[in-house]
Amino acid sequence: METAFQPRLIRVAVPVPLHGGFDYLTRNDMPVATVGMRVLVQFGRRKLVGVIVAVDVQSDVAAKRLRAIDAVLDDSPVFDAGQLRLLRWAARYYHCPLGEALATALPVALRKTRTDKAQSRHRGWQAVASSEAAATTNLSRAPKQRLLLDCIAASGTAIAHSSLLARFGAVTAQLNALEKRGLITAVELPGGLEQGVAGTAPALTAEQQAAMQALYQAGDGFAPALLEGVTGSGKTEIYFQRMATVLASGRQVLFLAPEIGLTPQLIERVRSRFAAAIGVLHSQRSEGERADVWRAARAGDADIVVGTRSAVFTPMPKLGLIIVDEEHDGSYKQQDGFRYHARDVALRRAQLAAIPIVLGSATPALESLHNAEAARYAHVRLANRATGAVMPPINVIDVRSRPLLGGLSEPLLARIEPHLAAGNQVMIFINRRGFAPKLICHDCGWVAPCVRCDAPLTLHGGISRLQCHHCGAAEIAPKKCPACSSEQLLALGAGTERVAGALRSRFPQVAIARFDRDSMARKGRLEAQLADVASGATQLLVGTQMLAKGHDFARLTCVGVLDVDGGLFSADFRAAEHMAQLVTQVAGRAGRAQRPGEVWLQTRHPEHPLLQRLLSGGYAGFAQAALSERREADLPPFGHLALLRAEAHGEAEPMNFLSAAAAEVAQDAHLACWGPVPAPMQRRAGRYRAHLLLHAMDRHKLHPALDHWQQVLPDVPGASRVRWSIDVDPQDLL
DNA sequence: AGCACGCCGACT
DNA sequence: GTCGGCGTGCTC
Repeated sequence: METAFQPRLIRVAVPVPLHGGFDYLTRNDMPVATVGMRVLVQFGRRKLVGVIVAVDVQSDVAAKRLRAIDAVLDDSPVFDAGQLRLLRWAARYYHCPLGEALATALPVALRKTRTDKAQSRHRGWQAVASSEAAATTNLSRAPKQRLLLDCIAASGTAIAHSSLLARFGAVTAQLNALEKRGLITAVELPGGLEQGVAGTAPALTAEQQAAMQALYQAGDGFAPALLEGVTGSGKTEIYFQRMATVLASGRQVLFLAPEIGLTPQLIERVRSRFAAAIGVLHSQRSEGERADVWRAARAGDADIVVGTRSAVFTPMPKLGLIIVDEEHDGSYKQQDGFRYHARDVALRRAQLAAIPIVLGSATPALESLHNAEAARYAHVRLANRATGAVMPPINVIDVRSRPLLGGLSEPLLARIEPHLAAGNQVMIFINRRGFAPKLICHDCGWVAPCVRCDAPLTLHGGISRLQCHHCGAAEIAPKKCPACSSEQLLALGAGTERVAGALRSRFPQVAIARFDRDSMARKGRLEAQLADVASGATQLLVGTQMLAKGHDFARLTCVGVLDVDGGLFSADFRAAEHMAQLVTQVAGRAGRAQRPGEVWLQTRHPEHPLLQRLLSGGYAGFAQAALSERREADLPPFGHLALLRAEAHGEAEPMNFLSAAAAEVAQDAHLACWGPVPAPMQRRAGRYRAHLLLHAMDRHKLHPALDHWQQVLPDVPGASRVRWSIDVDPQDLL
């Protein structure tokens, strides 16, 4: 019966772009290896960290070719059975090798060779329950100790020393004094977590109460709900009250937010509301901290995990609820490697775990609206702002045959003026950074091109420098036209820099701040500029999309959007949806109860039907019109797409490769190849690019064809010279 | 993806 | 004579 010393066959998923697992032997001088643990293996000539996906397998590989693993890196699995099931599904759905998907899901610190260290701990404080000292000690002459004690006692649990430091400043002496008095005791907390403090829930409006009712009616099993609430309608409060009931039952909550929406304000709101252990996962955190949060969540010590896209894979054994805030946001889609959509993975996760999920947005993705209309999701609406303010009216300015001053029309400038004169704030959006998108020769029409991309260079620093927004190349702008030697070189069009300059000369007495990637290069600059906006020192804001969400500007009463036409005539069928979402989101920034706002859009196509629907019917009206266009064209969410991208150094190679790929698609009336076509910008960073769209009305028809591609494409002639990838449910078609 | 092996041009 | 170009083949 003794089999414990027999080497066992295990299947390991390694992070390489190859499908299928690789089989290894365990060694009897090592701890027991089970599914979900990481192992170090020799793979070819290098050592890799892989994850055990099966044990005691039957191997097709000849016994003499099997190698033994080098080490078992964990003493408990990094992925539990539920996580592995979710990731197996995601790897298959997105056609990514399982090993790569698992590696992407893991915090970077755990992808490395180093053995998993023990959960780190840090210092925290807990109130001593019902101590006699608490009743007898008079702290009236030690107000800071009183404050700290009340805060710790109110939490009902332990609070991290570091979070008390962050909230109250220097507190170490007072905490030590409280400990000496026997009122609090020091405890060790799991690393990476913060302890929140119980806060009070504000009273709900009637509309919010109805929304809560609808969420509860959806039940505690798998129950997706789309919470469609205009900006300021109090979506966060709905999330919080739903979270409270789940936390009270001892279960964990996963809260996803877009990178730009996961602001310090949001984290502080969570922290000052729930007396719970909170793990925060966003890009600013160190890899060590992220691994700490992962371990704490896996151990069940984290009650709430708040994070961006990749946090959807955090192991949470007692998960009871998922929130996806701003569910329409494009940053939920990973754009390289394992191209998953975190909202869709979250839905699958909720389904596998049989728990509720709330997707929230003021401007839901058309996919989500469609699912809500088809009754796959409960559709919960908040139509009114909790503050009672009304949504500002949206108006257009027809700029055809009007002179533009730095991108701004005279009617728009005239609209801005009274708001500034009244001491209010005005925000101007333009989707281009830099001074101007082109440098053109007035005499011969030459346009300064990027040598590595099929795109003009953008002017920066007035007309002094040229920069490519696609490959990053930069050069000094010429003084004379290289083609005809003319000195009549003109900046064509306008970017944030030029708009800000034009506003500065028109309103010289007004303080203007520019918000774009260039002006935010220095760390802390964004915070400093936002503080000036909050204090009212800055009256005029010019910026790109980065201004659109996450921040409240109390005195903002007027918003101008300079370039909506790009959204109406793009090669990407989602461009109009993104434009409508941006316009609606920025409109939500303008106006408060006492200061009604207004929104002005500059356009050369005021009669465009989608724009008209947005103006007359708001986002909901726009969505109806856009959805019927999508239905007509068999586009998502009615038809389903997968994109095969290819790029290579030679011009013909991507198209040849994709033609061969198209020829591999089985004849099927329900499956169509759209393309191949060269990318709208064919050459980028010196590589030629082309696309092939695979279309099916039934999403299940797509996957056999994609599986087939995965098998045969590596062997089509010339494939080795082409870099290619499959993107299921592509978000950006350019 | 790495990383090796494998055959053809300009350098100590 | 070698160093090194990247073509192609493999990884349990």
